[in-house]
Amino acid sequence: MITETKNSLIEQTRERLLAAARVVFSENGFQNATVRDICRRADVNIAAVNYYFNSKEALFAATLNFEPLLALCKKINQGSICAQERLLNFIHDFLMQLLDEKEFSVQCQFMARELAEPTPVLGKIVQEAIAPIHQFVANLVREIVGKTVSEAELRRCVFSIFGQCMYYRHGQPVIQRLHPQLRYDHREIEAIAKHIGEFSLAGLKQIAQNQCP
Amino acid sequence: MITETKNSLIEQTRERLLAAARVVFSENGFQNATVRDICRRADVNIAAVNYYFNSKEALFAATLNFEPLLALCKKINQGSICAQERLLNFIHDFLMQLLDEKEFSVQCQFMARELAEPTPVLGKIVQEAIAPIHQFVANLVREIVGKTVSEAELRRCVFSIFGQCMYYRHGQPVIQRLHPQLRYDHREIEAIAKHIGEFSLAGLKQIAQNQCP
DNA sequence: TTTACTATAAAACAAACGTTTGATACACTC
DNA sequence: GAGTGTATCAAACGTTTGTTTTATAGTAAA
Repeated sequence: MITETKNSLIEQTRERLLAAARVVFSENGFQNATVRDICRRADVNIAAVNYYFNSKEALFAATLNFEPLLALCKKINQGSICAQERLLNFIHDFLMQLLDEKEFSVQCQFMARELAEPTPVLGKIVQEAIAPIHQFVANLVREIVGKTVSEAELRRCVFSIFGQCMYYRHGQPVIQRLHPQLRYDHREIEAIAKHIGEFSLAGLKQIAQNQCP
Repeated sequence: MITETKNSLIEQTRERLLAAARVVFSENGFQNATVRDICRRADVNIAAVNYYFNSKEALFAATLNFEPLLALCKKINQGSICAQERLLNFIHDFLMQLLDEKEFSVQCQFMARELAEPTPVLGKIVQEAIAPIHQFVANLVREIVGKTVSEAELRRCVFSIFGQCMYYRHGQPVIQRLHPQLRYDHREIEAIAKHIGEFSLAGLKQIAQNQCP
């Protein structure tokens, strides 16, 4: 029982550190986040980072959690609806994880931060998370546009879809200055998802028509 | 004549500093760029940055040049072709400035770097460059989709277009890992521009149809 | 009780950063 | 030729960063 208590206390410190790290990393990115800030929010000593983990980078890697994103793909695939509906659902759920601050989606959000400025663990992120969901969307798009579309054009279609979604996060500092009143509340995210869905489906159909006239 | 020579030498040092700063800032972003690296490439002493300019931030502001981007908008507007053609031309020229490394477009490229991670001069960049070209594209889109589309939906259309373009730059570290063989040569940029143009025009028409059934 | 081990704490460490200093050499004015 | 201002330089400054060290409690096993 005593070891139980001790272990839970250990876990408490370790988990507090992880929880604080997730918040600080998602807010400031890997480089701008400081170990001191993380430890201050977790209310632990600075040395705890290198005691429980070995480095700031390892702490960052430990905070990575690809489950929500991968679960999203599996969930979409379970429904037996057509590819177009599945793409719309994916865009909706993806944006929810990406933009909704009320969601538990912090685990997904800070991954997006590192896309522009690569960190040492970007390779792992790409390999374990980004590549799978890119492939997932590529398969959906392939179902929609047919087999006549080239691989290069298919790739550009996937980029168009992700580009639209990611712009709301990557360009947030700019968007906030352009439209200071704009907030990503639940209603706005729904509207964005609806827009990107319709916009992209029309684009995909156009691309498909181009390739087989 | 002697002062002439002296001034030109001064300008030489100052201009070398500016040229090197443009390169280093565009490659590493504002924060990751170091004044030591800039001075090393310019072959000047470290103190030169704070001698000619007052700070690293002021040097960064001095390297900003919005002319190419604004000139692009003016050039597009001069042609008396229809809005759809003008939009296609804009997307093409914008991508050229954004992606072509052989171009003199370094002045435009590093502006894109700071969109995700705001710098102290981001406000100036938004005000003098991004806001005008967003407005420019918004006007084009308005011509295409008609007056029945709401302002919010119009804004999302503009975001969709810029999002597709910027993804090739913001997501470059990711894209490079996903598709290591992909290069932004002249042919590839042309293909990207063609794709985004067709994709977006189809999307815009769909949005226009939605609003007036 | 003694010994060994662990979790935490304060402090120091080494490196990198932007910036400043003080000196030097040079050109120009008087 | 003495005096003034400027461009350049090496060196150092002060701060912040991630990391390491050393010491101190507290617990478990002997």
